[in-house]
Amino acid sequence: MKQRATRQLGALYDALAASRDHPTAEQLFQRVRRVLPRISLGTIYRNLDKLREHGRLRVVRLAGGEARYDAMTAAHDHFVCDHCGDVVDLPRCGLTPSAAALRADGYEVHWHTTALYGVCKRCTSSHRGRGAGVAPRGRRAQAV
Amino acid sequence: MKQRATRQLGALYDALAASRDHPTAEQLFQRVRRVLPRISLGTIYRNLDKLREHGRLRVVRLAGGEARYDAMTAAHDHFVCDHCGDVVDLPRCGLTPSAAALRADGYEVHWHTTALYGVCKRCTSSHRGRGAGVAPRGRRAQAV
DNA sequence: CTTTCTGCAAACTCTTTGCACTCGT
DNA sequence: ACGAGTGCAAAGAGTTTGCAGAAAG
Repeated sequence: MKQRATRQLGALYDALAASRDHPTAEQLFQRVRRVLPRISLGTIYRNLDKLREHGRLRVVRLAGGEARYDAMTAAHDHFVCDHCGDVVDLPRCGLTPSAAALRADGYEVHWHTTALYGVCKRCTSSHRGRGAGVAPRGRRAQAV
Repeated sequence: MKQRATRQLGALYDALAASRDHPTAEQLFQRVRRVLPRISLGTIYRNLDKLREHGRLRVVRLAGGEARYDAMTAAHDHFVCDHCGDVVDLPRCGLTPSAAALRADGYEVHWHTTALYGVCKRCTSSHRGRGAGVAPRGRRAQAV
């Protein structure tokens, strides 16, 4: 009934907190593996879910098939590169959206986030004409 | 090399345009099936991808494992119910995000969208205490 | 006729889960 | 010791793809 402090959970949170790149479960798996070589991917997922339930991380599902994980810090927004899939943190955009109207209508609004989409600096420069440059990451499913 | 106007593509777009509920691929499959009973799910996915490439729809990947599709109309934002998973269209929020700063820094910003998360009206009313009410849809992976 | 598209089924990717065992507390 | 957590491997969703035949232009 009670949450235990296992090495696996600790190492996972450490890896996430040390990341600035919104890693996928697989990427976290590889990083935690360097500390705990016998950890399994199933455990990564189970512990990510626990951290989420406890509000210690946010699941970022901006584009592509995989979920990305973001250690919960201050509210912020995201820029997503349509070309390479990279996600960049942005300071929280100003102005609160029309939550007031929704609340008046019987909705509970807990939080919100904005995502900007486009082409990042790195891809813009290596994107001359048509050439390869940075390989597109999430070929399908451009998302909101 | 050229896009053909097949019955399947037409029926799919019609079904999407007639939808107001951000259907999943599976839901669109069921709806198109009523018109073309022999259509396959693979064709649904292939044609959704074509419509996306042509800018005729937007992929909405707000929460849960499945992509949802949104016929491209005016810019708008979304409210997502954490409880039942429903997605409601909102008028575009008034906030102009910090796109200017990004552009100045060498990024191309093509578009943006805001998602609000919370509990919808329907779930709020049938959510007294603990009881069943509306069943949660996407049990895992709350997303941005 | 030529080329793209379709239906089908198998393959793939990402994520979840059952089970027997391990390890925090 | 008790029970939550783990590794492993198999199962599940959701999505993609190869192929032979169908159909649009």
